[in-house]
Amino acid sequence: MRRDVFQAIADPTRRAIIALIAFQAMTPNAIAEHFDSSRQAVSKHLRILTECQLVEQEQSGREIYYTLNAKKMKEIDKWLEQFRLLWENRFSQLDKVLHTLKTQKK
Amino acid sequence: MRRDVFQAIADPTRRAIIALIAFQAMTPNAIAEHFDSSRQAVSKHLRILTECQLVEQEQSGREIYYTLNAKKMKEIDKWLEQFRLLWENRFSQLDKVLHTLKTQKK
DNA sequence: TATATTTGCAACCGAAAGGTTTCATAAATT
DNA sequence: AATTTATGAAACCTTTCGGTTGCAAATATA
Repeated sequence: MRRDVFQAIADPTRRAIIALIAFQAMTPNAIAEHFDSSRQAVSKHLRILTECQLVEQEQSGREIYYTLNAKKMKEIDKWLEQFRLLWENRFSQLDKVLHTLKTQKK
Repeated sequence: MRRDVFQAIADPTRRAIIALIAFQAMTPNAIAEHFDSSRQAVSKHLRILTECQLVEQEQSGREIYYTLNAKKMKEIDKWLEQFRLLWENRFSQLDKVLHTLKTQKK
């Protein structure tokens, strides 16, 4: 069951969990309180997030604190990187081509 | 069947399609040549990408050219924005807190 | 020690995903 | 006009997803 970061963030509940624990570690019980579904369902989501290393565990007695692994989030950003020039229209592909043609003429 | 950008990029084939047409519009047939699965399977992926507006169609006779809608890609980037400070360790949450404490002391 | 709390795991279930094959339609070619 | 080409849509199938309920294990508390 190989997990993928992109597959992990596909689910809206999991994205909400990520946002929830981003700035403060939380236990499964505390997280589950923010959602309508059962604690076990949230636990399943946490398992998936853990498997792809988006989230890490920190045991404290019988409680487990879940924290976001920001480094892993960077992976998504890295994939997006190749397209960033496209939506920053200042350097759109067309502009680039035109720029190249212009500078070659000189 | 409401489609979501995050769900759309969850599939590796769809991510490959996005990368493929990012800098050059392509027809379904041309796209399908790059994959092992059937043309119809690719067509299904294109449908999903179109439904969430990640991709746009441009008819030319009986051919349809698919282009990436870079603006929509920005949506993913926008969601990522809230976490960017976390992985740019120069401004990690901890650093921010320490900085605040430090400046308050002065 | 007995009980309550926190958590993960397994089994089950309906819905959705992703693939295939078959068919219909429209445009280009002969 | 007949045929080929490009494409999308429908029907079907297997696997995965996301949820549930029930149970077991470990730690904290009475």
